[in-house]
Amino acid sequence: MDKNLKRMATMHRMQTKGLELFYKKGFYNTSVDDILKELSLSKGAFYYHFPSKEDFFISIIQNLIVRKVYSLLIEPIEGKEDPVTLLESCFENALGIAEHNELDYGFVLGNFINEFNGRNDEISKYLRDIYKVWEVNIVTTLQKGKTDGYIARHIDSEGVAAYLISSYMGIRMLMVEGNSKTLAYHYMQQTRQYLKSLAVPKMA
Amino acid sequence: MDKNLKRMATMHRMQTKGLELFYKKGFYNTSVDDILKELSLSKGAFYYHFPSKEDFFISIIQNLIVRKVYSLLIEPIEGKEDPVTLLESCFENALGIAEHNELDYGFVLGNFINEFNGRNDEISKYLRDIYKVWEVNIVTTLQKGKTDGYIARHIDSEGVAAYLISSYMGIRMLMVEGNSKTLAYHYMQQTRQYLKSLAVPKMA
DNA sequence: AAAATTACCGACCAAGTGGTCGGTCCTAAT
DNA sequence: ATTAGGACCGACCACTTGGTCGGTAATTTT
Repeated sequence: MDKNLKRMATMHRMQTKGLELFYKKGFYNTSVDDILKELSLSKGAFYYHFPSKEDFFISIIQNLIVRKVYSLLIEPIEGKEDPVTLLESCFENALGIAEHNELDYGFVLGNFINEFNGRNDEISKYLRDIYKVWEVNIVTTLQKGKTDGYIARHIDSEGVAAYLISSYMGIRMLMVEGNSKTLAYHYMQQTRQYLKSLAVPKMA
Repeated sequence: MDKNLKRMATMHRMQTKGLELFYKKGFYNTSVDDILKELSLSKGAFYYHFPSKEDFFISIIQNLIVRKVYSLLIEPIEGKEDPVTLLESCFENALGIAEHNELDYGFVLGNFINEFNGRNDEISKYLRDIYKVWEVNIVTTLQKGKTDGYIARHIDSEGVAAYLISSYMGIRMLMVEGNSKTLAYHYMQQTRQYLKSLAVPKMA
């Protein structure tokens, strides 16, 4: 049991550093040795814990990415409050994390979907499944918002969900390009505007 | 002069196939041999025409990407008409091209900005410059739209430009994920809605 | 104390990578 | 007919890659 702790600790160190480098430089452009060098570990240690580089990444998806996407992007919008408010603060929070140069798991997801597309079907499937849960969750939230009287009936929930996620992915893609603070500000401004247009018109 | 034609032809074949593969599999994950194999050409031919893989890519940017971005995304919105209409049909056209599995140079641009970020400053600069021209062009169009009475005065042109580009990049990122037709439809629907909200309110 | 197991080391391997270079074929000028 | 040079070939090089494997130190189990 105590042994198991050490095992888990080493594996977790590898996974964390692995995700960091894979995200920064891409999966195919990061060698196993790159990760090992930063951790002062050897090839032997790596292949003792993981059968292959690919399986290693799958374990990262399951242990790090899935959980973070749930806790940062899925659970926060499951409340009973106004979906507009929930979505707004959820995206704002995610963007704030991204600005502090921490890992932004929403974009991590999109980034990897892009990199593995057409190159590794198994990994692609894992990633797409997470994305779909995210999307469905937004759709559900919007639909509930309609019955709760927050969202206008005529709104196309699927369309809004796709648009929200895509604009988020897009702005994150452009934020690599220097003036990310300005971009993030512009994005939130426009997103607020857009989200407001989904609400039922307030009576004067 | 006749000789020069052959030279140009071969170089162009390499660039076209190179862009295709770089876009599909990534620059770092595509070997020079991959390109040469598909063209039945040898290493010697490649390094006779181009000094390095990096210079090869820069020539692709200048000869293919720049021109296409201009003709597909920049010039089409420079008319005197209503910017809302121009932008709408421009994005719709670009998305149509993307759906037919042809190269979509808007997304090609974003994709490469992402891949080279932090890994090759020279190439990054070339790409960012194109992106900036695109962005500035949208801003200018919107501003002109204000003086021409098409766009509402209070609109934040920079914000709208960033939002338009980012949502476009984002939807293209998600369109790799299977049901691209539905996504494209949803995107255009929401974009139309969004663009409409920029126009000066019509008198009843 | 002996044996077994866990966690790790690092030399090694085959398959690629970007890039070099001496050579060859073909065309155009002399 | 000879020559010169442009366009291309493909063997080769140094280096990196994912992955293997025989070993070993430390800890548990017996």
